Amino acid sequence: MNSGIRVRFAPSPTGHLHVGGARTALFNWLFARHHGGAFVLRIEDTDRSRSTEENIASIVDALRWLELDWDEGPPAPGYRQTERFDLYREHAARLVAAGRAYHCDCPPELLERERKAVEARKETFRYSGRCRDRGLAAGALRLRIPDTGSTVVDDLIHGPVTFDHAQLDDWILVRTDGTPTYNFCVVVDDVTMRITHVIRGNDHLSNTPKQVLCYAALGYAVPAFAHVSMILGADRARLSKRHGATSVQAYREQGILPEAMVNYLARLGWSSGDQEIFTRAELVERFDIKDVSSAGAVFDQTKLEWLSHEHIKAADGARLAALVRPFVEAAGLTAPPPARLGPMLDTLRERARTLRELVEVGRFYFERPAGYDDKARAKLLTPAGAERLGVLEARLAAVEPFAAPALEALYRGLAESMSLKLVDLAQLTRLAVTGRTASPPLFDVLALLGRDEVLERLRAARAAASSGGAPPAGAA
RNA sequence: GACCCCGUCGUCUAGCCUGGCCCAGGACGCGACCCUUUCAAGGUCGAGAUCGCGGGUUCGAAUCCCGCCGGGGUCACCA
Repeated sequence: MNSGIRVRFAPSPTGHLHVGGARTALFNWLFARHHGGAFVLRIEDTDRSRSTEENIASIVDALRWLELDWDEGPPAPGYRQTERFDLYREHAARLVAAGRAYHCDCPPELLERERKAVEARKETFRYSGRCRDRGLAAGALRLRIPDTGSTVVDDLIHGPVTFDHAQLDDWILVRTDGTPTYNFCVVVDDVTMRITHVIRGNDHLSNTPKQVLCYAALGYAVPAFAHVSMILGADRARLSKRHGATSVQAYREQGILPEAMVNYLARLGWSSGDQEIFTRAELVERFDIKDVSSAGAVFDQTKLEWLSHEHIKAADGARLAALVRPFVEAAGLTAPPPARLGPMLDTLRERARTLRELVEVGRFYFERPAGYDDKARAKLLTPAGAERLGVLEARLAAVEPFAAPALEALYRGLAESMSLKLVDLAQLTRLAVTGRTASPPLFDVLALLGRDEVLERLRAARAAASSGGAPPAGAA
């Protein structure tokens, strides 16, 4: 557990945890766990106006839901940028003392004018360097960038990426008001937290040479970088709200299993042979940053749901019961105790892709049918149907034991003696008991519901049939 | 606009470094059939990619080289 490898996830708490952020966090976590390193959580809250406590809580909550545990970070102190200003100030002073940074008093209006002029000529804006050698003692602080040469970012995913210094300019480290800028904070934080591998979104690749030059100016070793591609919407543009749900929280509310979310996010842009379904342990074992794709990936809700389905099918019964309970309650229903809920879920799991669907498809376990499927009611809840229900009630009242095999034998025998097909009696019963034409295997459902409840529902259906198929009286 | 990244079935991807096993493999989705008390699940089969485009190198290129096109990202005293 002490490989010396240290990675971090550094979200800014300006909103909920986005799936792109979650994937970045996951890759960092997997990298740390695979190599026996440390995973650090740091909150980039220098933007006080947009950072809120609620957002921090929400991000922490989402990470916990995904079970991406951190070895260092909140609630311990010192992992928020707003708590680290002394560090930034100290490093800024060091750069000034070493002559690697200088103060600049160019008024924003001047800079803006220069920028406009340059844009008019369709060129890239670079700070003129007007204050470079003026030896000012106050004002914004800029990093002195070499005029010539280039910086190579050796990216673990993209390979070496070269940036010409002529493209870079003397960027601002500290603003006139004394507050440090994002790029400077990141460098100082990463060095002081002894981060060895910076795994982050592709959108930071262009800023990396600036940061690398800052490490060098500070005399620190440069960490390894890995820039993960972005998650895209169906139109191949960066995934955003207009594409639909983007926050991890939203998927949680949909009833996607956390392990499915983790599995999906990992497979989005990473692969290991032809394997699609991974447990958390397999992911940790197989993960290699070199297998992460450099191309952007379109988020596919359908495949996420398929994976959720697979994980629901494979989930431990007790765990699944615990996960689904809140969803049963959210639907205004009451779940039976674990001993009964477990077997019910076993009949439901291969029929639902999400926890929400699990409740929907098994609704009849938690309440009596509030009505009957229209078409089926017209077809089955007829005078003839009522008669058959009467026969079924009588036989069901006496069958022993009230278990699936005995029930099936009863139905098969009855169908034969009435010269009907099994399906005729089964669908009638299914409609009476669940209100629908589709359900888990009927005899399992009957056994799980219990004799009294089944007889009650058959009687209600018979009453509905006699009265022309109206909804059952006194339904749930 | 400049710079940087990316470009294999609709989607996620394998293969690309170390050319031939690839007239391109797997998965999701889609279609058909089988199984079946319903719905699912499961099984089998199938449609679906001239490997962004154009040149070149080579006996041979998805794989190597050059050019182009398309998409995305970054260019702030925002993060």
